[in-house]
Amino acid sequence: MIRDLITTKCLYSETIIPYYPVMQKTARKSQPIARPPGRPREFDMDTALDRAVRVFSERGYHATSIGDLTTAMRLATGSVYKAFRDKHAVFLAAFERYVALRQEQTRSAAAKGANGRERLRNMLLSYVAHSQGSEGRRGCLVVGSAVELSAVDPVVAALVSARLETNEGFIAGLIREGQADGSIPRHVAADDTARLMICITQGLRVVGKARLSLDGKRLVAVAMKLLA
Amino acid sequence: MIRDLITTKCLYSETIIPYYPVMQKTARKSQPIARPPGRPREFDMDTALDRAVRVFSERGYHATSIGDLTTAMRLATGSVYKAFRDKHAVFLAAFERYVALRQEQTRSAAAKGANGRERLRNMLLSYVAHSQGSEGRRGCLVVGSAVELSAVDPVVAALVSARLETNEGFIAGLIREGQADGSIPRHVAADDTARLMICITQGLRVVGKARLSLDGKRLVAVAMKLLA
DNA sequence: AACTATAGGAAACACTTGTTCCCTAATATG
DNA sequence: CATATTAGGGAACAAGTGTTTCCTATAGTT
Repeated sequence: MIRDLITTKCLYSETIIPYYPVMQKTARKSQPIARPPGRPREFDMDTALDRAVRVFSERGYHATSIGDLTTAMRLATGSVYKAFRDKHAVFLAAFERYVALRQEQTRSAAAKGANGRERLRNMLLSYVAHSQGSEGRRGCLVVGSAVELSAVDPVVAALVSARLETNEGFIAGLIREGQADGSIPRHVAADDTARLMICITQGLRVVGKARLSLDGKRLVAVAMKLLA
Repeated sequence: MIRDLITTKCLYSETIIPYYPVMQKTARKSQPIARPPGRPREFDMDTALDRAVRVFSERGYHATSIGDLTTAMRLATGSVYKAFRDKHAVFLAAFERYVALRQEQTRSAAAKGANGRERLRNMLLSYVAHSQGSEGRRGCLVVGSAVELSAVDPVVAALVSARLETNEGFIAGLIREGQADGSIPRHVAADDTARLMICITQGLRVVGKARLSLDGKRLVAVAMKLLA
């Protein structure tokens, strides 16, 4: 019965030591502008979006307020709403910016390999690297969107699926390249292995957020057994 | 320059067809109670928490309002705050409830195997199964917490890490069991393989949320190559 | 049987949120 | 040079948030 468990002394909460909101709102009030007002700022929208990406990645969509965005992007509220229809539109723009950047990074990391097998190894190593340290702690916007929004936001859900499928296709392509150049055995099931590797890469970002240490060399060495 | 990109016509938003909030708030107003007030309800706190788990898993912490919780748990606002200090405390209780349940499911799935190798296969198959369908769409509360809260909430971050490490230890144990009973070769690096498998399991939940189809048999067959 | 304590409910509260509105000053145009 | 336009800012707004408070009717006690 519920009244057996509910007590006036708040039974379920005695284990909680600190209270929830920890960081955030250090300088919510926008600092006084030093330049003459009306004078256009000296940065482009991409840098502003990069800053938005940082906030969205770290806190997620719902925990990021317009105030957080304006201070991060160094724009006033009105300016944000002149550039974007609403918060959701800012998020989508940030998402696309993030995806473009990450795709470039991943592809160029892979490109350094001599054959298909090496390109795959490089890609995995790059993923581990990005899942660690401060970037790892900040998190991946694709993973964050998948987890936080896919169930409730069909637009984001579609973007996320599309992104995962693109990545999976890229990996499957690398496997086939490796099979063509002889660095990966023919009997490896390209599509299944690619899907599992997508799981690995996304899982790396989750584990990286939990601050577990990730030894790239060793983890990738194990993962490469999937290509045996 | 920012003014090159900012237009009064809202440049960045023309691709967005539907507007954001899609589901939620179908019956926010609590339905009139049919029973005499003051009469204790006929369910225990665990079922109420299970309902909370569903909401938190699906929408995440920040997107779940107290209103969502009260309708889901079928409790009035005051009752929730009599049982828990605040929303955060409800979340922690739901988290622990979820973890206990999932742990039981995973262990009992693994236990059906005859040797270490089979127990590992069963565990992986169970993870794939739980990452699919409606449960997959709802999502894993551990993954969700890791992604949404680990960076800003030290309490949740600690719970998540602890959970991942427990799981990893369990997997490493299964590997060692397999090595002892001869079903897994001695040269397999138990700890590294376990950490990679944690990535796979967490990644499965991410991919499952994105509604990509997951063929358990085939995916696990590929993953088992890690034990070669 | 009268009384006390309290489980459970719902309205009120203070605050934050996303969004809009309007002002100002610099640029571009004629 | 005078005028129209608009980038950018920030105050004001309404709706939603988490939380508190108080009420009521039951359950347990003497």
